[in-house]
Amino acid sequence: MRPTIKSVAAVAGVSTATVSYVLSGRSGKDGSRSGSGVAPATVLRVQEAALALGYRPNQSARAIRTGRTNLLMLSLTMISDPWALDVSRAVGTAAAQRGITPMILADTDWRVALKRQNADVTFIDGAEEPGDAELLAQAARLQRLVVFSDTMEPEGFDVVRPVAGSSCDQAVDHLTGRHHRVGCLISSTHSTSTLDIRFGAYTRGLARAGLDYRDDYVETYDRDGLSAFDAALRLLQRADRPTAIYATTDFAAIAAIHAAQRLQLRIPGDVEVLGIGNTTEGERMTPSLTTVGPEGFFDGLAAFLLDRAENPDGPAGILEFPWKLIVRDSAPSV
Amino acid sequence: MRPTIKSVAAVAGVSTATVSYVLSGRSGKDGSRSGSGVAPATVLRVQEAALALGYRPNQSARAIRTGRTNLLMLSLTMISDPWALDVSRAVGTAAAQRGITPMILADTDWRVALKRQNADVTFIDGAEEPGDAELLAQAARLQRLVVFSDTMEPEGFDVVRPVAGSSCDQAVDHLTGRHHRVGCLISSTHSTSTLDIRFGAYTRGLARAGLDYRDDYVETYDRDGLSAFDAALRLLQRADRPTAIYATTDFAAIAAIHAAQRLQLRIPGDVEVLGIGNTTEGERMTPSLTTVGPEGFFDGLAAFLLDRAENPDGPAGILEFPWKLIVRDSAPSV
DNA sequence: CTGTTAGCGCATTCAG
DNA sequence: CTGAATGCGCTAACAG
Repeated sequence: MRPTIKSVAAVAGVSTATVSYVLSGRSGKDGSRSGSGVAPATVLRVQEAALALGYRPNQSARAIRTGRTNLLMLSLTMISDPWALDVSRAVGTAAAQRGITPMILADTDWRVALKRQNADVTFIDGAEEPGDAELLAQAARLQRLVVFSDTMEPEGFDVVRPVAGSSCDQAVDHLTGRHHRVGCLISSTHSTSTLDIRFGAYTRGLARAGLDYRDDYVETYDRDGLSAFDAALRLLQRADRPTAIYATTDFAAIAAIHAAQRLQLRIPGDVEVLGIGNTTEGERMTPSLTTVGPEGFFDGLAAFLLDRAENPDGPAGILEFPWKLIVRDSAPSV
Repeated sequence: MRPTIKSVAAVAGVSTATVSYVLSGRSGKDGSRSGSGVAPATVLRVQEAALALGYRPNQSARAIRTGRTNLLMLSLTMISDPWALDVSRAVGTAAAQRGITPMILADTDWRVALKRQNADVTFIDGAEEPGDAELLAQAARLQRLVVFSDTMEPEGFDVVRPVAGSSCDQAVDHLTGRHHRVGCLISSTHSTSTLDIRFGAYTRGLARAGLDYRDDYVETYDRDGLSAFDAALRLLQRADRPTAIYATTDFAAIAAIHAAQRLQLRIPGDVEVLGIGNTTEGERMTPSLTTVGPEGFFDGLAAFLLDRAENPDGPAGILEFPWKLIVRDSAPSV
């Protein structure tokens, strides 16, 4: 049988209340709050008893009393995406110091995350469908929610969103400036509104540069890791292959670079590649990835999530990150 | 205020017990177990009340009563490793149908997973240090544990392990058969005992082939994704670069292929590459990866974990998977 | 056959 | 330092 606070109390010869005080640290000389203060000898006896029995507080029981689980849930639709990895890493680092454990719900519809509501705060990456807002608003009445979305407004839940500004347009101009054959990789899972920001910049940019829009220069990829690679291969194996590729995520851009290298094409000599998201993998790969995105985003997001986890009752807000074009080696300036 | 079973009962005009019966499905005509059976009209009223209030059962309260959380925890030391992604995907698929939610504890020491024991079963990938067994055995008294380990024996916790046999030796022979310059990529985080199986095969294989062991043909990589890429670059940028690379994980082998392609080397023409783990990413990439590993491992592991989650009280056992050499395009047969 | 009462499980925390 | 109440849902035993 698993040891409970009661067995510890019995062994130490004290009440369960005392055990609770000792084990949750409200025992020391400073005795934060009124009234507490357990004799050092008792503290020792309790600690020994707990150790001897191998006692661990039952998290469920604790949660039922305190209303806090010290869990932070990340619902990430594609865990192999470097963007998701960055989120995970940043949150993991920030949470470690605060006694909060981040858990990842991977590759699942976020709707299931809403049912299983046992985290102090839940982060949802990418909900854009029209009907989603209502679902989220309803779920937000029962749990703290932070939603990454290009288009939504807070409704009980917090919203984290990019401020694209003209960054995507600049990015496309960056490519059309020296290239007439500019291909595009778009995600099949992004909603139309997200695509409006990312893909719309592509079509508008072509028009601005006086280039024709060509269906066959646009390839679609989906969640699957190899799907983006294959999409890029299709683009690059054409006789009149694009000499520049605009990808709507860093993930796809990185896959495109690998695909190009597999075909023995040089980056940026033979093909230039540009992504969106400013992930660390893109920053640190060789060649480094030219991208559109915010700076300091992941740490900022992590801090925001931890704040929400610790103050679950504050008002819902918006966390905005301005995007800009970040020029690196895969599509350099000159 | 969050709706509880009590508020639902009040709205529906019944007792909390009835609500519980209805919502946990013990209401229908079959009424598994004695006594139960709620009138259809009542069922409807309760369901409507629950819906109207947006009621969700409190998972903590439920867990405290039933002793089950319906959570399955995966402690994965490197989430970007395709091996970990395969584990996650397989478990996610298998768990979805059974009302169990898999959660990932990423990039953390598994010791923290043991403290936060709120899952029906916890999977730990890679614990090999001598002192670990004792820690795990102790933790296993409080929670169901499944440990992936080359070397450990069950001690209250289950063990999942490969049976390497001569597969790694065959793999090295496969390379030394046509190559005199065979490099090696080894993980800095694997324990010495794991390395004995994987790395020992390399040194023994060189000896068998009459080749000298060279320090400078062995490069080390660590957890970091780019680290393996850089290690491979170092190997491949030598004047007398290896013409074959034996990597101790698929992860490193894939990075090596990317590194080679970046240097415009052909796989397998200029460099042959071989990994360990038999991941789906290796299988499906271009060129497909020659590797050492089990077949059907991930689904087998997933089934094993779900079984443990559902029968937490069974005896601890061993799940073994025989490894074999799987020849594909990155290091073909002829 | 239908529904209720009452107690349980664990840790927390206020009032003494 | 302790007694006792508290939070939420489950379920055995019982009553209509």
